Amino acid sequence: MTELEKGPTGRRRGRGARERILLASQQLFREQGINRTGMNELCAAAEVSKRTAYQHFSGKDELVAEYLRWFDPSVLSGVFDRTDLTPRERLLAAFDIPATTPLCPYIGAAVELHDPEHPASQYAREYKQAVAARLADAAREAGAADPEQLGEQLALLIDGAAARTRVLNADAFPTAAAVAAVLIDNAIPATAGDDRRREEASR
Amino acid sequence: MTELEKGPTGRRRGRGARERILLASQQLFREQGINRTGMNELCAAAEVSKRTAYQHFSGKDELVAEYLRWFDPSVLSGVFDRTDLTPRERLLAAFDIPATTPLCPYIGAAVELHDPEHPASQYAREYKQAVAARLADAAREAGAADPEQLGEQLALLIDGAAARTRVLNADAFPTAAAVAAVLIDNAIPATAGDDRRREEASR
DNA sequence: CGTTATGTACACCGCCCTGTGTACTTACCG
DNA sequence: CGGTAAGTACACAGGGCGGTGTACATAACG
Repeated sequence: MTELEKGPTGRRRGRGARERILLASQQLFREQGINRTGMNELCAAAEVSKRTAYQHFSGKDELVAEYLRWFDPSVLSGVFDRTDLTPRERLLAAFDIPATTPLCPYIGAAVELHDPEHPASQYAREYKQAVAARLADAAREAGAADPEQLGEQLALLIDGAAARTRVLNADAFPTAAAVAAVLIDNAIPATAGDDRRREEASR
Repeated sequence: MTELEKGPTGRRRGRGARERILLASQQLFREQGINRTGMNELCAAAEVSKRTAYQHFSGKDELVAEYLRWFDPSVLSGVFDRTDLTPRERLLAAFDIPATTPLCPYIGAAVELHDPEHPASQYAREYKQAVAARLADAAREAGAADPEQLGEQLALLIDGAAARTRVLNADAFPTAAAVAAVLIDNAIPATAGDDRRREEASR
């Protein structure tokens, strides 16, 4: 709509039918869920003909998988590539994104599709493992005694906050961040020059 | 089938059409998800005519809500009413149930229905709050400094383990239990006569 | 006995869903 | 110019869904 200047009935010039589809997926899948969003509705929102959509994606299943692959960069790299933060701050920064980010579509997809073999479910699994691995990397960098364990624990906290936020309709990430702070302080042998304040569960 | 002795075409004598429906719901909703389980299939599994099902429940929505209400006792009271355990052990016992219990249908329902106003979603919310409250009770009994906070934190760990187990297809409750142990030891002023072993929660 | 409550069996409605078939239109590029 | 790639518009098939209507069968009770 913004800069795409379409001919009376002809194809859009703004270039990127595929992108508009994925963009609409992000919005609708989040707002309504995957199963409750039909292809008709989705194509209408993307301002794309249904025929075109099925030329870009073999079916809804593939579209869902691709839709998941699109969040990757914004969430994962956006947090971990901040060199301005100390390792400890970087670990805690993972609990600050939730307001911006759309409440973990990976869990939602895995639950809605309900098939561990579905491409999207497989990717969700890989993604979650990748996040845990990157958390473990940061934990190692921060000098944690058992980085893998801390990474897994922090990943669990993030997932718990996402799930609980969804069910309770109330932000659970502050609670998760408080727990994370305790875990981090307990796992790092007090060598860091960080501001380790001694409250056990500050919010 | 076991003891219900049905007439050739007549109604079952085993008494409890409603119960058979709810029982079949437990099985099918868990195995296939709510949205992917149709009423036809469900009634067939329950060995109940569709007409009867709609005389017991006004619709699928109500059935789903009632289905959630049926797990309550087994999960909630089964764990917290064990007087043979110390308060600390009782807090940790909440992380032992997962193999038996069906991986938190409350989260699944909230995600699948995707409508916070749906009766089942509302009940899921109430249930999650009730669990947190009972955890807080046990935490208070155990002498925690801030029981409400500890209860909320433990509840978050449980939800995180449930979600993560679902996505990764691997039991995440041990990890959650380890975190819980750290939190509990950190929150209780070391007055209890419990077996507080000094592993990672050193200080 | 007859009545009433409960249940079966099964066809059927209307709706929405994913996905395709057909015919037409436009931009681009050699 | 002509061809090709990309897209539109729209109908429609095929299937599953939630839910209902109809006619019949049985058990329990007075």
